[in-house]
Amino acid sequence: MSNPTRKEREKQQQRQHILRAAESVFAEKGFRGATVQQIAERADFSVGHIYNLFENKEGLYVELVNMRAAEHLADAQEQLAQQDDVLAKVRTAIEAKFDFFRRHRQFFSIFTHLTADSRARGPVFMPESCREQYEGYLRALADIFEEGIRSGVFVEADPMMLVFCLEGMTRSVIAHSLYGGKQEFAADAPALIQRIFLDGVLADGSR
Amino acid sequence: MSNPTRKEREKQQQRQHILRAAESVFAEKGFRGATVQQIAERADFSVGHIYNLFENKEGLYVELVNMRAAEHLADAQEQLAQQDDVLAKVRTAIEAKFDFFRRHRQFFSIFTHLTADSRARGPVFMPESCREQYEGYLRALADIFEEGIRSGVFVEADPMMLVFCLEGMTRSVIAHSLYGGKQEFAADAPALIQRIFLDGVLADGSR
Amino acid sequence: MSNPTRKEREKQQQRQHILRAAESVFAEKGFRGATVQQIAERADFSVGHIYNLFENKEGLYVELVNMRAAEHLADAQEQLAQQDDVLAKVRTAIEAKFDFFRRHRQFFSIFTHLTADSRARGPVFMPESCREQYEGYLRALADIFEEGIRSGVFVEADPMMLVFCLEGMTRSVIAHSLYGGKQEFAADAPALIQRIFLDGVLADGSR
Amino acid sequence: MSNPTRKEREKQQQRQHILRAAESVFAEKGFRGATVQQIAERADFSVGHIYNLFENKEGLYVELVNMRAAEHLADAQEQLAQQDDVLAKVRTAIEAKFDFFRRHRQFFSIFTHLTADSRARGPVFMPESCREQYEGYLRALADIFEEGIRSGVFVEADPMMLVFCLEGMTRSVIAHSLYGGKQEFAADAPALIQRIFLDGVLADGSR
DNA sequence: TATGAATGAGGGTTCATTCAT
DNA sequence: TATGAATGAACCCTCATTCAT
Repeated sequence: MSNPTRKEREKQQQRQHILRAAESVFAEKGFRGATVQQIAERADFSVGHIYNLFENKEGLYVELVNMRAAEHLADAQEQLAQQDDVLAKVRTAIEAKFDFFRRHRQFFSIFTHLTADSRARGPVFMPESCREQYEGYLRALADIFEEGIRSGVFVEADPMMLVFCLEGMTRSVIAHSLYGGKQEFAADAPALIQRIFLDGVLADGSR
Repeated sequence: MSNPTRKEREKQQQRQHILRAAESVFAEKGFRGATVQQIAERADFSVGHIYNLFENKEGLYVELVNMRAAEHLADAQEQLAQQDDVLAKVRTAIEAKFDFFRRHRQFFSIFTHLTADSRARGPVFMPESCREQYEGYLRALADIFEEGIRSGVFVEADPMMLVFCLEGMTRSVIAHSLYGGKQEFAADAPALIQRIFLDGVLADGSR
Repeated sequence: MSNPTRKEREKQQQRQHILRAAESVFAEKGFRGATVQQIAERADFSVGHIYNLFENKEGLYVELVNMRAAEHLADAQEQLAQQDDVLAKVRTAIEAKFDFFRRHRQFFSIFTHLTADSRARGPVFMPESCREQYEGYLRALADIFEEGIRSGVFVEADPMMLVFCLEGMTRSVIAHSLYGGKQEFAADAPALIQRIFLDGVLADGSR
Repeated sequence: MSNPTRKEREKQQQRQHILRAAESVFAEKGFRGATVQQIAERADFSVGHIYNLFENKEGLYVELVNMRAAEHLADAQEQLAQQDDVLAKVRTAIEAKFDFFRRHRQFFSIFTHLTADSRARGPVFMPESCREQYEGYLRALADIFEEGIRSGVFVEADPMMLVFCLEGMTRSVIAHSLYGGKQEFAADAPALIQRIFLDGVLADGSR
């Protein structure tokens, strides 16, 4: 009987369970507003057991953020790798982001606060490891734009600026899809963003 | 003798002074991270006096947010009113937003967290009165787009979606201008956003 | 009206009051066993106010220990300075110690645990500043013995060893006077210690 | 088949093993500072098993203290029984104490705190059973002094006072031998104590 | 028998808020 | 009016103890 493995596996499951509980509490209340007590209750464990499995509240938070960030970026990387065309890559990046937050709505709130300001230890702090991941992701996007500019697909502009524009658009639209709660997460939003971002809002006659 | 008036005026000046102190502390630490003590110190008043002039910490915060929101929206309304042309209005809205946050950098952090999620009482909560103002502003922008669409200047799309796209872009670019700290608040950023938003990122040859 | 002075004086009185309350609690329960809550209750203040006046539990403890140690050593130094004769100095040192702990019985328990083992952060830790004071005191005593040995008053021996012997005797006798609670702190104890320590326990006929 | 006996023997060995682990942890951290977890780790048993073999943390502590106290006193009694002469008995008592703590250095720290104050439930509490043993030992020493006084070997004095003096001297010197860590537990310390205690510190010419 | 996962009461500390001056 | 001393509820975290396996 693979006893140590079974124990270990169960422990990991509990950790995942608690991380999900924490995610929902952090999403609702933010890092400071969330209490370990609330997380414990939502996970249906005692406070003490949270501390058996995690260093402390901050460790729990950091692990959660890193996990989701890694997940998001792994998703994106994988899907981007399947595209050769620069345009297709941009479309894919947009789709991937919508996909991810469709699956992790609660994390969106955490993520938004996290990246609202990336200075150290502000209202919400971004773990260093997460910042690195996130900046890697932004740089990867910038590289795509740079290539596109060189090859004449995109207009001349600071590639990182284009990244910021695109990121801002998607984030804003996702936010309102999520909280507006109209139709279930506007299915056509990614397509709209692509259109706007690529072609602009001017009608053909106005150019 | 206009004594009560003088008293009242002085009181209002103190309130303004404290609101500015609170703004800088809230910007640095967030609502929960800021302490009334810190605000009092920065305003050079006693804690007790803060409570003489404001209901409580939350009241202070709500008033601050409402004040700046009103300011922002008044600015925008005024400038928009001076433009007839739909395109000029959009350009003006972009400029006005940059202008505003150039003058109120500290509020940007507060504002960003505030609008990250506009649900009730999240990590950072948006006062109801502020939400109304903000939504009024968004609707005003949407009206501009609607008019532009009707008159054939803009492509066919949900006007509110266009608003979200534009808002997201500006916010994201402002954030990175503010925190990136490269050149002093990239002067050409508004122009870039106008270009991208209006014309898209595709080079002419790619259309 | 010397307002700042009055405030300051009252604050110092409160600190003293709390230090005395802490002394009695620490004496009864030890550092770890004492709770800030208990100290607050005994001082008739709220827990919060303890933290207004002291850094934290440890700061309170350290300050208390340093204060009493300084007091003890100041007493001793002063009285020793008034004696020229080496023998008189030894007698004075003994008397001074008894005097001090007669006045500060509660501190005796703290002191004993403190000096039971002088290693770092053991069961009970001695603040660095206190250790320095205490070692200074021991060295002062050793100097007296050294002088006495040179001048032929005392037998040849490691002066510090003599200090340890004397200190041990007095501490032990004080402990039993204090806790035995027979007559009120055996008035003849110092005299007995002087006799034993100076002349030994052997009857004249036995030498 | 002596199965129950074998089981029982093994159980006793485990208890001894755990008691020794506990001794070292209690010596380092004190009763309150030591955790059952640390003891379990040092004993290489699980926490649960500690609770199978001992009532609880306090029971473990009490048993440890009683065991060592009994050992110490048994040693002393045995060695004292081999001496007829009153003086030899005193010398033997001193030697026995040094011997004991040379072999049980870790227990010295526990013992010192234990006897620092022998009132109920102080910082470190002395189990009732241990107090009885200890007081028996002190009374035995007092009896020796009483006999010596009657037979004219010792000066007239309260015998128990002499016991306290002697005990204090030895404890203090042992403490500094142990913690000072100069030469390995000053071999000549017992002889010095005998000399001082019996003859006093005055040089012959000074009497 | 032996384990260690799970619990929860309790301790140190912070901070919004009050109120006597 | 303006102060800041004083309060105590609430939070994070630890650890003795239990119990299912």
